[in-house]
Amino acid sequence: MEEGMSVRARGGGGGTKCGRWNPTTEQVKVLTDLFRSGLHTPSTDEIQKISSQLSFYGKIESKNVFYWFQNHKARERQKRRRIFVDEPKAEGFHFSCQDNNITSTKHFSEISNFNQVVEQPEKVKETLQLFPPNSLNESESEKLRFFAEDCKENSAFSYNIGPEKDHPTLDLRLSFL
Amino acid sequence: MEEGMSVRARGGGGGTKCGRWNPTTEQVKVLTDLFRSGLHTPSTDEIQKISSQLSFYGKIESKNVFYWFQNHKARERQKRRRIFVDEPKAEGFHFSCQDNNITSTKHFSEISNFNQVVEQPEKVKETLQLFPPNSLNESESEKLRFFAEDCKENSAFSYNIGPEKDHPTLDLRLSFL
DNA sequence: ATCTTATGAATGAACG
DNA sequence: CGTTCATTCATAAGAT
Repeated sequence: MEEGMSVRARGGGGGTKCGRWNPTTEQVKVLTDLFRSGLHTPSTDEIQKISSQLSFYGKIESKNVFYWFQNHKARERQKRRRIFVDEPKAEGFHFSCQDNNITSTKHFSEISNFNQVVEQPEKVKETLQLFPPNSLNESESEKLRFFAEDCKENSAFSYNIGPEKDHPTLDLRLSFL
Repeated sequence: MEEGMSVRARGGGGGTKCGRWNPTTEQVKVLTDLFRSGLHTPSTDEIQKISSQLSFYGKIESKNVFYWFQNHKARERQKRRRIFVDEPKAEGFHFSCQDNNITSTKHFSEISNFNQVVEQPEKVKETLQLFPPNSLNESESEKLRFFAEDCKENSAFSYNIGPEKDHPTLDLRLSFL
């Protein structure tokens, strides 16, 4: 493992198979260097600058830089997390680090399913107006409130939407909108 | 680290783990079609209706639809933004160097036509015929695996990264950060 | 060739 | 909305 420098210098060379970005050693070095020096989350502008600079060493795009930092940081983090768990040197306490389902219900829990649906104007003129004006005033973040999470802890029973995939007529005409 | 699995797009069938929403291919297709047809920011009602319809294909909640549109829109822009800087010469299309074989990857460029996708009338409601019998119906798409970047053979200047490649002129002055 | 590891890429979820 | 995080998928490179 590690970034044990291996020979990957082929970025600028010849037939680089263009499946996915394959950074050159120089590119990796610079990126790693930047990371080590404290740049963990470059801004968009920085990403573009870095990408631009690194393009000297070989084919690269800003999204590659973006992903690189994303991944590097995440893996650093996860590595650290793993060590923390795998190496409980501190005998004092235990840690049940992962519940594997901690993701939910952070602030979703605050909403009641009852809504502040202000009012549903029945402006039915001409052709059915299906677009309540009030929804236009909603900010996106407020919309989220409507969708109160309630991840039914699943499973054992609850879905009945079986593997019924054949579904002949895709009647999702969506004219319902 | 993990095992290299290859299963994707498991429909609403099996033991759907309630970790996070895993859209079926049908769901993704419909959502994508809606988006491409101009619905970029669905209202609360639309979200609920879409969710309701899509629930036929598998477990789904309104918030999933909400997030899907948020993410898709944001990433569409992000990509567009990036293309702008990475490829100043806006060409109408790009080509793929993707060799044959390997998992599908039939990326029909979704973002390539950026000179026409710009802000359509946001309200695509009422009877919108979304599924023309013979539209560009990609019969089956594994997963949207686009992001086709053109593989410039970086022919211009090949940086032969020799053993001691010290960038002459263009030195990485990382002080630009 | 097959398994394993490292890492590029994608995306659902969520934050500020 | 633009960003960031967590997880997962996919794949190139090593190891066996």
